This record gives sequence, C-alpha cells and structure tokens, in this order.
Amino acid sequence: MNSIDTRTQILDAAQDLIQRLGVNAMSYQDISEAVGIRKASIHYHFPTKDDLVAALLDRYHDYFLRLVDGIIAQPDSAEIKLRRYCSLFEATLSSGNGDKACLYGMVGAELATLKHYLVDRVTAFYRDNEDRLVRILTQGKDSGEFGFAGDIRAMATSIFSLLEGGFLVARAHGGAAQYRAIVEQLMRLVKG
Amino acid sequence: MNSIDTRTQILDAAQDLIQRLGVNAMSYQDISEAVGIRKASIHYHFPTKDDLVAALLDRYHDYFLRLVDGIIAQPDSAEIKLRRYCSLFEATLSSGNGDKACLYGMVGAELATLKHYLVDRVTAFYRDNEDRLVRILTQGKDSGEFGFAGDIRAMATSIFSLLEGGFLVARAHGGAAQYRAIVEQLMRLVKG
DNA sequence: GTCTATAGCGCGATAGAC
DNA sequence: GTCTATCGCGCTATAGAC
Repeated sequence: MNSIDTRTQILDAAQDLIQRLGVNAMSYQDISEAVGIRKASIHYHFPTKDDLVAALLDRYHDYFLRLVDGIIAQPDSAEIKLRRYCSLFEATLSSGNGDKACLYGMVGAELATLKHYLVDRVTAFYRDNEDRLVRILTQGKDSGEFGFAGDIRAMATSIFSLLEGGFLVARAHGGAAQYRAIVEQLMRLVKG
Repeated sequence: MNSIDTRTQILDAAQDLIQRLGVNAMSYQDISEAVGIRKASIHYHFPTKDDLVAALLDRYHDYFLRLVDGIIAQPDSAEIKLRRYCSLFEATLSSGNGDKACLYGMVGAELATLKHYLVDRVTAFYRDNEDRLVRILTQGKDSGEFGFAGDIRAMATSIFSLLEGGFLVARAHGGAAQYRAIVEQLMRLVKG
C-alpha cells in the first residue's frame, strides 16, 4: 500500500506551517519543500491559496467538532468533559516541536487580511465551540459540579478566550507546562 | 507650531497597521500612504523593518507599563485596579474602527517569523504584565476582596491569557461588548 | 530629510510539455 | 498529476540627486 494521497499531504503541510508561522507567512514554496513536489503542482489540487485555506479550515472544523461532540456524548461528569475539551487544544500544541498554536487562533489574528468567506468560517468555529462549552457548563451546573458565578454564556466565552489566548501566550513564555497550569486554574474557578 | 515629527508619525502608522493586519502583512508602502511620504524615506528613520518593529515594541512596552504602574501606585482597591488594567486593553481596541487587536497579541501570534531579539521583547512584555497582575492580585487577596482558589501566579497567567485571547476572539465574534462581558465574568471569578 | 529610480528577491498564478 | 518555464506583482532595501 502506498502513501496517503497528495491532496492530504498538502493540507497537512499547510496546516503545520500556518500553526507555526501564520497564513501570510505560509507559502506554496514552503509546502512544496515539505511534501516533495513542485509548487506548480499544488495549484492542480488548490487553484488559489484561498481555496487551500478554505479547505483547511473546513477540514479542521469538522475534525475538531467531531472530537468535541464525541466527548460530550460520553456518559462522563462535566469536569471530565471539560478537561478532555482542554486537552484537545493541548494535543495540537504538543505535536511536533511544540511551537504550534491553534489553527483558528492563528487565522483569527490575521483576520483582517482574509477574504470575507474565510472570516465567516472563523466566526462559525468560535460560535460552535462556545455552544459546546455552554452544553458542558450547563451539565456541570445542573449536576452541582460547577458553582461559578455569572451566567453560562459569559463563562463559555471566557473559557474559549482563555484557551485561545493561553495557547499564544504559552508559546512565547512558559510553554506546555504553563498551558496546563492555566487549565488547572480554570478547573478550580469553574467549580466555584 | 507644526505637526509631530515624521519618526513618530511612522511609528503611529506602523502600530495601527500591525494591530489590524499583523507584522507580516504590514508594509512600508502602507506606511508611506498613511503618513504621506515616499516609502524610501522611511528607511532614513528605520533602516530595516526589524529596526522599526523593535522601536515600536519598545515604545509600546514603556508606554503600557507606565500606565499600569500608574494604576498600581494609586491608593485604590484591588478591584478598581484590576478593572482599570482591563480597560487599558479595551482602550486600544475601541480606538479607531474597533478592528484592532493588542499589539503584542498580534506579534505573539507571528512569533515564529520574528528575529530572536524581537521574540525576547515579546517574552519580556508578557512577563512584566504577569508581574503587575501578581501585585494587584496579592493586594486583593490580602485585603480580602479576592477569594479565588489556586495560587496567585497561576491566576495572573490566566488573566493575561484571557485578556489577550478575548481580544482576538472578540474581533471575529462579539466585538467590544463581548470583551466587556469577559471582563465582568473575570471580576466575578476573581472575587471567588 | 525627502525625493526618483531601480536592484533583487519571493510570491501566487498560468501555459503547455509529458 | 506532475513537471519546467515564465509572467507580473509587491516587497525590502539601496544609490544618488536635490
């Protein structure tokens, strides 16, 4: 059996590069070197760079939210679900050399340089993640596990911002250990 | 009296562009159009782009931390100090069209594309901000205003991550109102 | 200190052979 | 599907006139 198809290899390389360098610093030349084909060949699979980024955002959205929904569907405590959710982010960070950020965090930073249909995808990802957090927090409030003050929506938004920000900050200062410390602090706060 | 000097105008324009677009998407051409001089003239003041970014980071670091230290030096409650600190971030956001992020948040996202001496400046800014937050939180714990669980350092790191992340997320989804909601939620959590 | 002009490079994208 | 070759553009940076 031979290797995975070229299209997937291109997407994998592009994702890795964006998570490290950002959308604007990622180039077809970089991808071509990582995959081992000429950069003109990439245009056969993705005619423009925007096509590539759109496909990448869609793939990541589907992949990530499938994992989240899998976590939520399990008959676990809300605390375990929230911890697993936080670990999803961390798994992305510690793969490779550990200098990666969340894909949507990087794209979000460069938001103003993106076409509107890409911006819409970023907005949708943030919204969908907050919706999932609302569900987890609601379960925790109902079961009595979580006793934080304030309303659930504001807490969900805060948690998502904390994790996205924690990722970017930890890369410059503190690394994976600091990200884990933030998650532990979050767990304490959410219990109230 | 005539206008502010060209060097300052260049720095102002560059900061605005980086907060909107990021370091890599900001160009000397953009600056030249904003300031009203030819792009070659910018090289007289800042020979290379890295020189410009370094000067910008230094100016922002000094300016921002002077404001923070001014807040801390006042004989106010810890809650008021923390609120004022959060407002410093928001002031940057709501100036102009409101589509700006924190300067160091943007630069932090593009960290892997920067020269090492610029990376060091980002690390220092994060560290200094966390140190100031530790002081505010310590005052609040000592006075009994703050009753959050966990240690102060972890809480300081979490707050800084929350604010940086909240900035980036709010730009894509929710805007200034959402940032304010995050701050309110933070105030509830920190009181414990 | 600001200008015109241009060098030199990397980028995204296309044409056409194989 | 992948290749070689090339186009046109925008970028950082420099040289030299004023």
